[in-house]
Amino acid sequence: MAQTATAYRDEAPIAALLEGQPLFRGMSPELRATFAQAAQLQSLNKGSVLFLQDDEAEWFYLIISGWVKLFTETMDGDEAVIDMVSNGHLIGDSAILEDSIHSFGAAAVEPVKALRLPSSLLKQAITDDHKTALAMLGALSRHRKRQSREIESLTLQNASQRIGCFLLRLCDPNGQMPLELTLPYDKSLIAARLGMKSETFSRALNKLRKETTLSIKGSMVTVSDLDELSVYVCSACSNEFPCKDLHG
Amino acid sequence: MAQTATAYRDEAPIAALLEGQPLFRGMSPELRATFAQAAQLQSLNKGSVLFLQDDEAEWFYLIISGWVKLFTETMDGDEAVIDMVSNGHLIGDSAILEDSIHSFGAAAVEPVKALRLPSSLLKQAITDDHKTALAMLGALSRHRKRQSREIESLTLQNASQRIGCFLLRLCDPNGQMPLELTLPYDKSLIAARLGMKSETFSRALNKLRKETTLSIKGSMVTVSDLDELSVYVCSACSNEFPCKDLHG
DNA sequence: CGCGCCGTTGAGTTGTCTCAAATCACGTGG
DNA sequence: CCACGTGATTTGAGACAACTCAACGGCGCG
Repeated sequence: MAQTATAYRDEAPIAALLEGQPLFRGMSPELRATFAQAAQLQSLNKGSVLFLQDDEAEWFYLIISGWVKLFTETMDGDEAVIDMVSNGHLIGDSAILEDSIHSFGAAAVEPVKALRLPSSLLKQAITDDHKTALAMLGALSRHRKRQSREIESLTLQNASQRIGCFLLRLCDPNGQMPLELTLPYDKSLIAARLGMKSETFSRALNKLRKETTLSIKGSMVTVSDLDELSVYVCSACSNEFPCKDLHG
Repeated sequence: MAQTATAYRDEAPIAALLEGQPLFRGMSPELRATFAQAAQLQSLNKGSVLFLQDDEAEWFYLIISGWVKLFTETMDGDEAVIDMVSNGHLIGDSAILEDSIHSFGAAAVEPVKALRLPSSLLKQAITDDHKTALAMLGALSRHRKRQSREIESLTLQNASQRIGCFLLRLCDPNGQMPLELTLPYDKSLIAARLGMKSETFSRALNKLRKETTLSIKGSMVTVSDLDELSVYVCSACSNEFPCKDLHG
């Protein structure tokens, strides 16, 4: 609440960050300024928690850089990684539409910069401002579709295919043919993100390498035949390769 | 478009149906009347298709009675059941926020009554009417949460636990202790809904019966110890038993 | 009565997990 | 610059869960 000292230093870059976000872009400059004033730029270390499941949803976050893991934990200590998000994604925002309780936790898996914004402000903005409500609808609906694919993927694809699918989403469909990819975060995290153990990930990636033209050096992956890979992956999926709306 | 003949016979009951729905309840009577006029009550046989994936989303539907299966199909013919919905649920509505293409198919698995409504009208209503947009936000957000649980369930629970979880959601937490449940639809459909084969379902249900106090006669299930069942199920889940917001 | 559908059961296969150990990658301190 | 420690990744062996294919029993319906 009391950031008067830092306020006028921070506001200009913060406003710029907000403008790059669909949710804020349609807002009136005044409304956006309200958010910019209330925003706090946070630098988070690897491992630090943005919020936990069942926390009061006092804040929501706009990720500026770095990867954040969204997860739930079971009573007996198992963890499911629901999603990994980065640059440009909002998290914790949908809680305001429910009971203002976070339905999952969020933690930085590497150094992260994020804007922290008060949920109350967003709640108000959605209630008062039609454009903001529409932007929010768009965001949620994209999210919904993404999650449907997730369910399909877990149900219908085996480990190798899920990995292949993950790689395909990193590919530029119009890129030059030997495509060079860099895995965006640790293999063990990709494994968790895809709902498998890291041992299984390792073996399944090897299987994928053998069965499609693919080479792997640490976190560098080279795809030499995109078609072959997409046939291998997408035969067990309802979407063909350049599957839109899906990332990371 | 030309239902003048049936219109005045149908409108009264249709208006009543709409009023029972959160999406329409907050609307002005005039706007609701517009929907009621454009609505068509459909009676669908078992197996009939409401729409298919990749269809143009010309209509959305309010289910009045009977169960509808939401699904996607892969290239090589496998099917994933994304959800089963009935009485009071909207389907196909979220397509209007995307590219007006259905991202899943919908088919009746038994005789179904449904109201068919033009998507264009909803799109218009959301754009013009703030209350409607907010109602839509609420619906989508409930949906989002539900899907997150789905992902968690597929990742963390084994077959027996998923079945137990399904049964728990049919239980009234305040009910008298020998709880009598009736499975809402065929076992093979429950299996598909839970992401397993029907053989696996059969065996896993037997395992569940052995390991918790549970008896099964055809589609009748009797739960005599709710706590025991919920411990068995919820130890592998992030929610404890009376898990709100989840049904079906 | 006989057909067809649903559900169950059996036998064998495949996929993923567990546990344990070896190896690799990288940053720190000497 | 190198040795070391820590965490990430890979590999191996064996257990277990879920799947496939096949056959059978029950039930409703013509």
